[in-house]
Amino acid sequence: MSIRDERKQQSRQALLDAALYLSTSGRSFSSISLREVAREVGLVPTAFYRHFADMDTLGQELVDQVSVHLKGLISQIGHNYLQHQLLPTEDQSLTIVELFFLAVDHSPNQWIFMISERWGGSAVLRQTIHHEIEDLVEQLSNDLKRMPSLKHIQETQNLSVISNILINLSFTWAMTWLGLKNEYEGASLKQQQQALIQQANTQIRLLFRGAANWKNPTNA
Amino acid sequence: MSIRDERKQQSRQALLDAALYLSTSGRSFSSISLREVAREVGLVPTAFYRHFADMDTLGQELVDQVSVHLKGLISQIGHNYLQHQLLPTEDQSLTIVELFFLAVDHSPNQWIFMISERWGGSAVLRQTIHHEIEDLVEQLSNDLKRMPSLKHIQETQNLSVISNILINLSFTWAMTWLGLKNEYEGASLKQQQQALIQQANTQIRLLFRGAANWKNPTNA
DNA sequence: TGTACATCAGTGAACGCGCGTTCACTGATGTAC
DNA sequence: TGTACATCAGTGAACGCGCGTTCACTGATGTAC
Repeated sequence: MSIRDERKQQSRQALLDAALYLSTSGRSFSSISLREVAREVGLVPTAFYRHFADMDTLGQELVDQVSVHLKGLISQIGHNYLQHQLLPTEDQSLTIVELFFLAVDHSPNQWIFMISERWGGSAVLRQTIHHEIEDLVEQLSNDLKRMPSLKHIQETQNLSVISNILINLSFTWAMTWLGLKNEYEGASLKQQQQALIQQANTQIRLLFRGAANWKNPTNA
Repeated sequence: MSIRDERKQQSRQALLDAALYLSTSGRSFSSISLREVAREVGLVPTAFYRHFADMDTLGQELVDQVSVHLKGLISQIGHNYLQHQLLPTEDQSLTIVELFFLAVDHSPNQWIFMISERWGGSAVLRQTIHHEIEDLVEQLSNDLKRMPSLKHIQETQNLSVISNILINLSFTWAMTWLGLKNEYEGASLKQQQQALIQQANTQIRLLFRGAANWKNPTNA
């Protein structure tokens, strides 16, 4: 790539990064302005148009980048999950939930963006994110298929139901987790975090208990 | 109440209604303006200040009203649930999920507002909604306590874990349900709606299967 | 390698617009007597 | 009941501001020869 192209790419990425940062620092994508994004990068507003037609176009590209990032993180967690080759005992579930929160802390803005723009003010973003989440559910569903503890539920439909629950619950966990940092601090924060870890852990175990007894009802 | 007070209340409520309408018709609360709200009601912008100090203050009042409304709807559904006095069989679960979607269709804007502003662009609204959802989880938790099929899980903590899952999943169902109307129509819409009903139904059964086997593990 | 021209990311001035907020006002309703 | 004054929801003009977008431009980088 030529020097000029390289620099252009840098500016383009800087605009995307600035938009992600601005739209996840307490405000939303639809409430930040083209001028703010350019200003954050140190560019004149009109330079924005050298890279994107408008904010919606930038937004779609941002969803794409964030999606790739999150899919990578989730598949990594899923991979760890598989290594155990067991139905999660309490200990292993804790580890997985904690791994998840590590991933959330690693890229908080990506999680915030994806989750809060999912039902946010831009129709274009909602649509794009909707499809990415469908992808994500399918990806996780495929990972779950390889879990020996779920081998009695090989119907794709039922696996994606479980995957769907996990993705949706994990989004709530992520936002709750990040919200704790604003509401508590110090020892009190640690305590709240442990409570959330335990609650998420319980939810996972409840879910897998249901899955384990899916074709083997002991009740009803 | 005097004539003057009555008229003032009407204007005040009209402003709240207009804000709800505008912030759930494809946009978000933080992207609508004070002037738009006043214009929608047929008032001059400055008249707004006779009722609210600013849009955030109106937003908090709106969250309060919407919360009361949704709590009523959910408790009504919960009441229906209790009438059966049984662990939901497939048929009963279907009925409950369908009842839920009827409630969503009855007040779509209230659901959209609560769910999309939960992680939306206004910090004040996020905070207010957070507390209302905690209330809602506790309310549902109390309803669940009266369910005979869950009488073996009387620890408040575990019941609120189940209630928490139900509330969070139901929010996703509601938004997905309302989104279908924009993406499909006619017979295709009915088909997608049935698929969603069935999926939500499966998720509930999975969850209650897990709860039923909570102290009675057949696996792990 | 050097020169002459083309490309194009970024600049800076300018525009019209809707915004939140202020202020002095109007006139219907409420209150005191 | 009638009158004189007080209250206050709603009005309309005005303000300064940040917005998205246009346009002609500059000057560094790329390309052809």
